[in-house]
Amino acid sequence: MDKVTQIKSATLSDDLTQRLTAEIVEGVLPLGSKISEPELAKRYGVSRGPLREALVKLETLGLITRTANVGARVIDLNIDDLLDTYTLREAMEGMAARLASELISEQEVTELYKLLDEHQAHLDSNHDEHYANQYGNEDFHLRIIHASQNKKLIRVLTQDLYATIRMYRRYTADSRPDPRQALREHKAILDAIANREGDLAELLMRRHISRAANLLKKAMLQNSISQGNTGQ
Amino acid sequence: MDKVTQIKSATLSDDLTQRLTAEIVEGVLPLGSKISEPELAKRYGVSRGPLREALVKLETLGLITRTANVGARVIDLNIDDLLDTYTLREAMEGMAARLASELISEQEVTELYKLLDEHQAHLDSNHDEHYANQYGNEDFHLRIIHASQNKKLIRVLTQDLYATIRMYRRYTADSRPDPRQALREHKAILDAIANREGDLAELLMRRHISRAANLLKKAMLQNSISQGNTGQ
DNA sequence: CCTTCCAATATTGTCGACAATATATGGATA
DNA sequence: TATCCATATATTGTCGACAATATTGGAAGG
Repeated sequence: MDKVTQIKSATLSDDLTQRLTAEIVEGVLPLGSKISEPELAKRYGVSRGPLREALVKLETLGLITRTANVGARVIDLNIDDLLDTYTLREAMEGMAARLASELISEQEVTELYKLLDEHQAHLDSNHDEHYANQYGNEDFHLRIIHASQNKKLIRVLTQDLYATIRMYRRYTADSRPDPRQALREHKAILDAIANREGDLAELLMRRHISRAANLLKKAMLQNSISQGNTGQ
Repeated sequence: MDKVTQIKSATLSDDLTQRLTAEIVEGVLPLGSKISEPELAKRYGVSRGPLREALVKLETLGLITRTANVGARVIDLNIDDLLDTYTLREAMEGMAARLASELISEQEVTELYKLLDEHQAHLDSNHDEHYANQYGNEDFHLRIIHASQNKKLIRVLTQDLYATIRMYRRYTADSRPDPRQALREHKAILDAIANREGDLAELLMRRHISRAANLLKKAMLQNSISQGNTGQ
């Protein structure tokens, strides 16, 4: 157990929620593996009280499943849940793009164009392609989401859905969407938003996400992710 | 404290979650009121452990807000959150209607038409208008949502959003949308779904929800709901 | 050799008590 | 009288232990 970052939160339960989320997303806790409360509590040096509160939260985030009197397991990825998640994301981020078209400020638009220019530069220089792909992609989407100024939508997307999305991306890390194609699509979406074309922005965002879902689906089919994760 | 229904769940925490949800939605716990853990625990005859787990869940449901070392409060309704919630609902139920257009069975369509006929009968006989309005409306929407067959979407809508929606409906119980108008809109939506016109179904569902949001907004402005709930 | 049942073990659910933090009370001072 | 500060009180956060339930392992019987 290496404590890379010293998280200092107000409450142990919050700490644990963050740490466990990270460990599940990063694969430290394997997919489908059983979660033992006494073991985890000992590992983190806390009692089972706050740990259980964190587990309740992780369950609502969809990262673990809990059964009464039996215990908790890390979720197992499968294509159906992937497609369900991305369809939901399509609906919500499509709406976010539409709202952003009405509400975004000129300054934010300028910053977003600058962001995409940076991504372009990353790709041209062939440096750090992974960064531009992974974090850059997510950064763009998060900015659009926040530009919607819809608190409920922001919460569901950034807290509930994005942990799951990161997991799927991680476990299909190889066959990723072509970052240049993704960048072109981002530019088209931003153009629509900048022109205040809400209908178009929503349509383009949906297609963009739908395309990503199809690529991830293919990747899962090839890698046959859902094999041999007994985790017992 | 009257225990109307004897809920018998596997775990105390689940019981408490259900009960507290009901009490908040029904207004037994007033809007914005402080939640005292010792008091609630004594009232339900449980210890603070399972109660706190229930509170964590209620927080993720958006029914209470919690601050570290300070405590929990029932949420306070306001127009901004209402509009945010309904916009999110628009996106998600619109998508649900689209998916239902592709996936619903002929039998389900028949049942839905039957359901709407019953609502029509209720209205014509002027019996139990409240029932047809409140529960009948919700029943229709829930069926469409489930017909989408998207587990993630179903979960967010039925578990996370609908508790909040019921609260807003309750606190604006007077000036409700005209049930006959709502029924007409339901019929139009169902027609689109039955004809497998996903685009149209999504559009109509969005308009239907948007209209409801506007009516609730007006109701809140009139009643000025958000006054004088100190709850201290 | 396989199945079934029972006992032993381990894990989860719940509780009461203590520690840490926030709120309320009351007095001193300007 | 109002404001500030220190003390007292109450509430939240955390812990360790016990009770209830599930799982495991082995013995008995077919």
